[in-house]
Amino acid sequence: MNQSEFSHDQLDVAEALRAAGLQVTAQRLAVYHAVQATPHAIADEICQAVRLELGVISRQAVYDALNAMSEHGIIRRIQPAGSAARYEHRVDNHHHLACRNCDNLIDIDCAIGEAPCLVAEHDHGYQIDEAEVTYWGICPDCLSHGGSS
Amino acid sequence: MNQSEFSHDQLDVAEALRAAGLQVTAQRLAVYHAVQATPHAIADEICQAVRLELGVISRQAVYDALNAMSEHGIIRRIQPAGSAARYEHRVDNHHHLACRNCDNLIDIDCAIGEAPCLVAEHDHGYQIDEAEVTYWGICPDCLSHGGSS
DNA sequence: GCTAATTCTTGACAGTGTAAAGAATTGGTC
DNA sequence: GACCAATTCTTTACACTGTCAAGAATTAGC
Repeated sequence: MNQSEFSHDQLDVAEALRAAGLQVTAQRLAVYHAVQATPHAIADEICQAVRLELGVISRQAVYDALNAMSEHGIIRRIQPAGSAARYEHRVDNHHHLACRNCDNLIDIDCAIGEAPCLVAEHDHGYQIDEAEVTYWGICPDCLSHGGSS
Repeated sequence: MNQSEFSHDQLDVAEALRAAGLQVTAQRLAVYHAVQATPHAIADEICQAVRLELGVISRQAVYDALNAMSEHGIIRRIQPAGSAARYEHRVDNHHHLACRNCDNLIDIDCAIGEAPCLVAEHDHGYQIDEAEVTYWGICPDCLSHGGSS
């Protein structure tokens, strides 16, 4: 499998930022690094991870970096129901599996492979470009620790 | 199609509340009525609609009613990315079509018909009960009024 | 090194949703 | 109709997510 397209290292990120017309800063590289190291993290967790790497960074700079990079397709923003926005570095077409009991969220590869991987019956005049799929269920951990509670 | 299972009127809601072990109160009936009258409304809009009907209601009572009813399957809670939670009275298996430009959100009937209407390739040990699908695109209004902005 | 544009820091703010304690209401029973 | 226990509503306060704005610092290009 050709993963190099989707797992950027620091150099690739710098190039991607420049290609998007964004400046390359230590903060943005560190934010990307944190997203890569801890997929599905929320903004606050990324903020803490970046502080471990850089020492200090403002909350606003983290939000700016996350928004700027997700708007340009360098990272991907996902927002499961009942949770704050989460971020991940994989930008290929894949979906998510969420636990109703805990906040666990994992990736699922798309069975089709290319976006939009589903076609709606009626598009109602919309120009559809993506089908976001979230599977809901109970994760193995919660199942084994008494799923009925 | 047997839609009577899914489109409750006030009496049905009272029965559904009792069946769920919840008390029947004017506030809850009014909240359900508001959800039914304005699908995809956020909590604040529902709060305002209920105040038109009842006169006064506390914000907390609205949240309580929405949470209690959605937990028991009487209404359904959806949470599109970048927006607060929205509520709808249809609890059958259908999906949503969201505009990236404005906040427009409409229903799409499920092509398959029964939940979960999709099967993940690998369930990773999860006990999956629902596949939530959100189609993202540009709505006809935004397309005609210059979709590039 | 210098300049213009972008980005980061700092502080404040709006909106969503929850927590807790006491008052009011509901449902069941007498 | 009255009473009681349980639930629900009101009120107030709070945590959290995310944004806005102004000035300082950094980046990229020359």
